Amino acid sequence: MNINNPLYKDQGIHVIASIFTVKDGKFKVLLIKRDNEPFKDKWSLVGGACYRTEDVLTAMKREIKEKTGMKNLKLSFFDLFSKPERCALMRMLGVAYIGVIDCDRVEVMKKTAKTKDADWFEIDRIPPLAYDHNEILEAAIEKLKSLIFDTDILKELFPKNFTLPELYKAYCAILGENIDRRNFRKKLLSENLIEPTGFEENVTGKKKAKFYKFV
Amino acid sequence: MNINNPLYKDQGIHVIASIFTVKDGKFKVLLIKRDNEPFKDKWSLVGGACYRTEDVLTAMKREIKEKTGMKNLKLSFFDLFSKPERCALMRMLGVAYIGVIDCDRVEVMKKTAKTKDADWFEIDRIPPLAYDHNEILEAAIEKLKSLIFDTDILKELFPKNFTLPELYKAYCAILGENIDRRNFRKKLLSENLIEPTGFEENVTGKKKAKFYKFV
DNA sequence: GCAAAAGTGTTATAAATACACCCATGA
DNA sequence: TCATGGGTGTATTTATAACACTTTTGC
Repeated sequence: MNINNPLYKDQGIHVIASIFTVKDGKFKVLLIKRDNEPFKDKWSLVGGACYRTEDVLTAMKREIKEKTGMKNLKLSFFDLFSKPERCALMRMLGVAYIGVIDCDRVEVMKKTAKTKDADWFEIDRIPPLAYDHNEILEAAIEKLKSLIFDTDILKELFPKNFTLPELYKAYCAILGENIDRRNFRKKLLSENLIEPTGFEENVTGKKKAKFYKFV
Repeated sequence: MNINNPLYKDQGIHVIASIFTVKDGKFKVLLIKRDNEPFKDKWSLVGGACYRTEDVLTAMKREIKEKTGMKNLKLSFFDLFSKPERCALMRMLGVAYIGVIDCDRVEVMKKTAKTKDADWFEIDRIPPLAYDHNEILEAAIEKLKSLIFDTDILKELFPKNFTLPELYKAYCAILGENIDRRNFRKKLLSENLIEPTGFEENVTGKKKAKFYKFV
């Protein structure tokens, strides 16, 4: 490889996170408002450019920390966005991640060195985003819908104990439809993703509900 | 984004293909012998660096053409290899693809501007490879084992008609184990990946076999 | 006592697995 | 006639899907 070949140069790597939450039965994603060109004043997913010294996952975590203040997020790589024209300034390969978090247990900085606002947006009320982030977000939503049935990706949404009705509501919000409540219980309990804690408590002011936790 | 930030610069993208075939019941992968530094005289997977003007898939196809002569390969992206130290000369993000082809229907160039040899290697006789290609190949093999049951990824291995025993042997070779022959037929025919052509012919010198094709 | 929320079971269908014998052909 | 290879069916288990009533509690 001739590292002086100009065609190999001036390329970079974008790391881009779709960070989801469910709050009050609404499926939401974290967006930031950019305070730099390009796309100054536009909303975007959380992300930025990878340093040449970093693993991409390390870069993703650094960017999330810089632009939201959040640390220790669990992230799953899910796809690559590689059209050369997806960034006008320079060829940037887009590496896209999914994260899920309980928005009540984290504090998101509204302003940082590079952002002037940050907020959780309902999935069906997403504004036009910077770069190709609308496309990336669409793909992330579809991926998340499959991941919730195969992985413990919702673990951070319920880091402590939770009741099955609470988890059920989160599933319905993410899927955008009401699935069968009894089959949901059966499936979740037959997989070994969650286990009962033995506690039960009145959460909704009606009947007591049993508590579970992710294994 | 400040495109003059030196941390963003001097990064590149490697595209790397694990190109598989099955020949005489042996599961094989195409390796090339490098004729350039780094890793001169080492065997490696087929690949190279992406131009900043290219989509990564376009780059992958160009590299395959340059280093093997093959065109029109169907390729599936399957994972990213991003350790900054995976290439000593420059930070190179590794984008890994899988391809499958019938080695008898293609001609692979033994020598090119950048390679001094090329050959099909049995999967359990892989030499030490350049870069992190041994690791990438291992991951590609595992991915292929799942893809053959969900996709038509073996279509190019049987571009024309084939008999079910032929396809069965390819599956066993790839999986490295003999699966149940009757269940294999049932599963393949119940999915809608293949369909009968109506022809049958004596292929092995014994009983006639029916021909199928990928839809 | 009634509205709201939690808990529970059965049946039907589809998919996955395990397993053994008969037929056609060429040598 | 026998060795080789191709073709086929059934029973079991497991996963998925559809579907309705009872219990607890606060008001």
